[in-house]
Amino acid sequence: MSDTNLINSCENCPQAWKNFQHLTKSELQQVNANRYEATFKPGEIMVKQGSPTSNALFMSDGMAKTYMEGINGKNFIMGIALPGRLIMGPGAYVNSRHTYSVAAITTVHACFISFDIFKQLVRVNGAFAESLLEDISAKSLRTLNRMVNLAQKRMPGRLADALLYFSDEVFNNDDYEMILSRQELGDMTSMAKECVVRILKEFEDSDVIYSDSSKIKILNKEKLIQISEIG
Amino acid sequence: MSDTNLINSCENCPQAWKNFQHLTKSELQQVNANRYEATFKPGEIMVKQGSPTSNALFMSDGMAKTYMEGINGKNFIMGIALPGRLIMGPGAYVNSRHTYSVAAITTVHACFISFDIFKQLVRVNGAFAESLLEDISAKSLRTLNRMVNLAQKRMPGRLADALLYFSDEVFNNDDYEMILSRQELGDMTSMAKECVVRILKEFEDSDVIYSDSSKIKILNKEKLIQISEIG
DNA sequence: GTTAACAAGTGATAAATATCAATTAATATA
DNA sequence: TATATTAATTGATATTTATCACTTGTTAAC
Repeated sequence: MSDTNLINSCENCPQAWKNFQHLTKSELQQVNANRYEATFKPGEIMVKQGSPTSNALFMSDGMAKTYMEGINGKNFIMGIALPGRLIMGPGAYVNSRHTYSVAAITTVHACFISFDIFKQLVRVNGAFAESLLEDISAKSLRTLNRMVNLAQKRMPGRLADALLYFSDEVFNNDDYEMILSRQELGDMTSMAKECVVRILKEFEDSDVIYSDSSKIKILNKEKLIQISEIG
Repeated sequence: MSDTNLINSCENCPQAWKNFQHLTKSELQQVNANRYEATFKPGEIMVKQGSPTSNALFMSDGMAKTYMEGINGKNFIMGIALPGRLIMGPGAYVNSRHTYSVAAITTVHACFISFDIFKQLVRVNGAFAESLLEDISAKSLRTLNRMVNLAQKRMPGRLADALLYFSDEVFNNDDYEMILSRQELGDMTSMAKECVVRILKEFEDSDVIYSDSSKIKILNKEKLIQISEIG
């Protein structure tokens, strides 16, 4: 863990959570004073499901996967955690336990902010509280839609959803490096890794995507969206 | 719609949302002044997915189902709405649209409270805001667990979950009247109605439950929990 | 009470998905 | 660079789940 990437202050951090704009100068300084940084290597666990929510987490750099540990040690991958976003599960306000685990995929620089301070600011600053409600609601809405998709779509639809998620939400590009293994892609879409391989191949055979091991390029986005919508 | 069941005031309503305790007297009066009641007959739609979230909804009596309209007009039943609980989807704080529909199962008496007032109170009352965060977080946590269960469990596990949901969360009794049809139970557990019938029969054959058309009695709860946990 | 209309239940079959057993690539390590 | 390890891929097969076509109950309107 080097000092090279230390962040001076939340005030001038380009990856600061945008909701911090609702805080006063002194409130933001309070956040900054109760913040510590850490660097994680690929594969390292940043947050462990079930552990106490002593901190809210933000990333300033890198990518991580968020996942829940389910039945028989099988993981369910929820998505990719990105810089500038609040990483805090609903358990923080329910049982003070992390709802899901977070593991670094690339090298990750992260800031931990005392959850007590965070909670205190929510109580005293109405606009900040409202912005947190918006953040949590957006995540919840996504989860609900995800649940329905998972429940009602067949494998091609679910895999199309995942590919579109990476292009639209993670990379903002139809041409990207798939950072998850086939197994992990299966853990995300609720399918066996062999099925991921086969359906990816189907997509490629029908010229919907181009794929070379870890590279994914969406060639026919309309078709992919259609596959997602039909289910 | 008769006047018989009109509620005088939130202050003395036995089914008032418990989070209202964080409001001052005058704030609660404000809520009460911006409230209107309605009675719904069985089957009537109380809230329609996609419509504007002009109101937060509470029930004082009866039962309703909450469901999302998914692929090909197929519904996904989220759960049973009960008196005393806030009925408000995450869309309220995201796109001002109802995230899911709500339909009365029995006769339902409901109160609609202006969402503008509601939101205003969240901004000015920190304790109320925090209690709303707790409420929303609890729902979100449940949704996440539900999603993982749906993704990782096979039919018997999913159906066991639903039966336990009714006994533990809806009726607080291991002996209850199943208010959903087999089709609806399937819409809730992501399985075909025929499969619901068959697995219900398996449960009955192995003396885990007793079932007579709409009646359900859990005979061996440990076993049912085990089925749920194994998946 | 009859008779529609609809929900529940049943058996046979088809479709979707997972598992198993190998191979082949790709990556990391000595 | 050679070797060990892990990931990706493939084909065959087994399981799980859905669909279809009915039959049997139940409920509700006349």
